Amino acid sequence: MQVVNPSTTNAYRLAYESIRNLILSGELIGGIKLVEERLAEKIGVSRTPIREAIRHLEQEGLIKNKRVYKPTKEDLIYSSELITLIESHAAKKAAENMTKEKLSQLKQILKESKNGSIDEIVSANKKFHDLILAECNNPVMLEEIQKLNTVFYLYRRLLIKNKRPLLYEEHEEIYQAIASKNGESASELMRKHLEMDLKYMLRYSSIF
Amino acid sequence: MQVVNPSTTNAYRLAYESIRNLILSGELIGGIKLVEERLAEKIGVSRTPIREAIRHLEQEGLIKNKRVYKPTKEDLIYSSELITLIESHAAKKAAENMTKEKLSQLKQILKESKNGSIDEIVSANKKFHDLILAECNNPVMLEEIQKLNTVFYLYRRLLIKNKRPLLYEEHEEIYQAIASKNGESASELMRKHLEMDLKYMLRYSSIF
DNA sequence: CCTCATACTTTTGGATGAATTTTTTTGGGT
DNA sequence: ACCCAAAAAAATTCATCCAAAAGTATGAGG
Repeated sequence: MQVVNPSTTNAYRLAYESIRNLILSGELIGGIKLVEERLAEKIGVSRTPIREAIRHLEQEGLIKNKRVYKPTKEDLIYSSELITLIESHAAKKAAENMTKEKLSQLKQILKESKNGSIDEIVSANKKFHDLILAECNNPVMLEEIQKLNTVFYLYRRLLIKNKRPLLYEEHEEIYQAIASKNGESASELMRKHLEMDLKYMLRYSSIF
Repeated sequence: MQVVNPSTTNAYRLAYESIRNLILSGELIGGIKLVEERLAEKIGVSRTPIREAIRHLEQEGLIKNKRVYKPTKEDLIYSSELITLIESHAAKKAAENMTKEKLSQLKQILKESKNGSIDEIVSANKKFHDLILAECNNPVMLEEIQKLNTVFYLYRRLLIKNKRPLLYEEHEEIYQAIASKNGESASELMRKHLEMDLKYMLRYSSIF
């Protein structure tokens, strides 16, 4: 039997994950040029797997033209629109189908997100959204959302760091709508919530 | 100045496009195993660019596990759901914002799709949807839709070949809703239309 | 006749060198 | 000082090579 162990040593996978981490951790900052040989040496593999990893990351949207992707304001707006479409669909589904167990989990997570360190709040908020998203029951959508979110990842932190107003309150409202099985309302609240997120993200990121 | 010519000789690009065409044209049928060396010889490049092309196609969803991707019934259902979400959004936008010129273009295309060869109808129908989709005004969504549609491509033809009932009539209704600026109705009609498409696609493809 | 072990073949993964392309530097001319 | 062209350096692309892994056939033992 073959156990699919994702951490199996494999130069391509190693390269892919390493470069990805370097970008997401902020070590490789947006706009910087990626040189195959440099990376190959750093990661300790040859150029071949690096190239394959770069092609993959390019497709994933984290690299563009051999440079670390640096989204423009427009990019964020466009991605946000698709995220919103999917998440508000998920919120509706959640209101219609969420089990009692999941609902109480959601409430628990909401509580956790009320206070704690930045990392704890970021993590709880992510869980909140992920739990709702899971109600899509659609792996294709989930994969797509995950990809879209990798680009957003660095910007999401900004919201917590800058204490974006009403973040908790909006989550609370969404939870209430889902708990009371009001699909239309949940969907609409989620849409507004994500639109606010975007608005504040653009405001907090001084780059634009 | 640099003119980006997509047909620039470039082994990787050549490999990518060649393999993609082989799959979409049906020459490489779903499930078949892709052997790097075989392809390399056929296309006339070495294995390295083939490998990169395969990674790309894998990401694009046309290849999985070194085999030409063969969607299951579930895969089609899941993809269709996301396509539906985006296209009904587009239909709403179209109803709200479409210019007079675009509207008359849409009408023209509708007329063209009424009769002609299979290829002509397939092409006109694609144009109909594309014109509506363009009203998203969102490159991220458009790119995503395009990717989702590559997988659907082979199945779409089935609808025309088997003369799926009411196809023209539904397009007509959608056009009417858009022309009369009724966003909700356009969106809803599009959703139902695509659900019918899926239903017939599953029925016509004997594989499932 | 089936089963499993072993040898053989095919295919993949990764490294590397050579050719080509792109980018940067340098230096002459205005 | 600025612009452009030529030269130099750097990086990318691709082919080829070898080792490891996967897959397949063969045949001995039950």
